Amino acid sequence: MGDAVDVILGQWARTRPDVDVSPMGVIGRVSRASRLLERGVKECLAEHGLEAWEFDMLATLLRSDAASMAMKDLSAAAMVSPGALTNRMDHLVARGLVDRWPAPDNRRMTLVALTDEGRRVAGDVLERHAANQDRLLSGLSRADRDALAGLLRNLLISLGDTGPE
Amino acid sequence: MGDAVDVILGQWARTRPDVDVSPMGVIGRVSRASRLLERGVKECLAEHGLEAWEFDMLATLLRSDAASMAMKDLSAAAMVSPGALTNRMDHLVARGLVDRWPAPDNRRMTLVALTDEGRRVAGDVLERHAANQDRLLSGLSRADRDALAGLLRNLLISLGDTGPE
DNA sequence: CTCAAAAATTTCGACATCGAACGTTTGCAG
DNA sequence: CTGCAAACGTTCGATGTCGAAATTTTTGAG
Repeated sequence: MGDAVDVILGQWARTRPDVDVSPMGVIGRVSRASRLLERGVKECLAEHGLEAWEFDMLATLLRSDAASMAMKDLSAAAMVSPGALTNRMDHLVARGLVDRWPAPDNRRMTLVALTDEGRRVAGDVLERHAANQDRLLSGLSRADRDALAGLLRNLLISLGDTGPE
Repeated sequence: MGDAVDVILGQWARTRPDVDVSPMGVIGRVSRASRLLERGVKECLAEHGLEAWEFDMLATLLRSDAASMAMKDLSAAAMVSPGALTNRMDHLVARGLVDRWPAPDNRRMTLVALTDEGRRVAGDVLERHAANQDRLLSGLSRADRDALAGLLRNLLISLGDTGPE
């Protein structure tokens, strides 16, 4: 039994047997899995009136635990360009889910934080979101999930994705 | 030694110990790995004057082996909306890498195929691209790559990504 | 003290995407 | 035949993203 990537690898083997496309067996699957999982995540969040990127922002702020975050740090944490982040915050401030104000001690910086409403929404949706993620992985055993997470951790580390330090 | 996702899971454990966010250990890593790998792929392709989506199209046509493809099939194979595909083909036709003409037997359909130039470019870049993908995975042993590909295959199949049938 | 360089954010323009509406073409039911 | 619904591709409008230039504030050298 094969997946869509097996089909693609078969095509390459037939048309260009001289090229070693085996890395695509990993990278192609990571990419496809990411897109399909994101689709499943979006559907669930849409039922709660949130775009995926909106929840990303709320969740990042919710788990940060700090009273507020600088735009610069949010930008890095969410892997989003500074320009896009300004856009997102404009939107969330307008929706009343986030507060934004200049940092008192360094006025180059802008701080953001969840409003009470934002914290409530994020908390509510978080549980549904986690349950949905669990459902999306229901095809894998616990052991498989752990193994998969472990291998991906090694890959991420080798790519330099080790977080803040 | 941990990666960025370990940091995130730690934050959740601290702020919301009541929610089981373990699925994020898998899904978050798939998503992050996908973005980082795509970045690495983009860099390599940019050196050859191609956007990632341009190469996606050329490669899909190159490996299809058929003399031509219908837009409908390309759209499905590349996981791109029909509207976006029209856009992409406009661009590639203008660049002289792709030919496009109405199907003789069914005028609802439009057929596309690589030009000689398109085939040459795709073939040249393919080898560099494959080598670059191999480099991106150099942090994993062969055995790890196989294990990773196998687990992702199971995940993809459980998500219904089994290709054309 | 002053001015240039650096840091952080916002603004702006180009671009790509999606989904829905639309126009053809085809196939099928009656 | 005739007309209606489905299949395909393109167009259109709204949206989000990135990168670069511009803006404001801070820092540091001399």
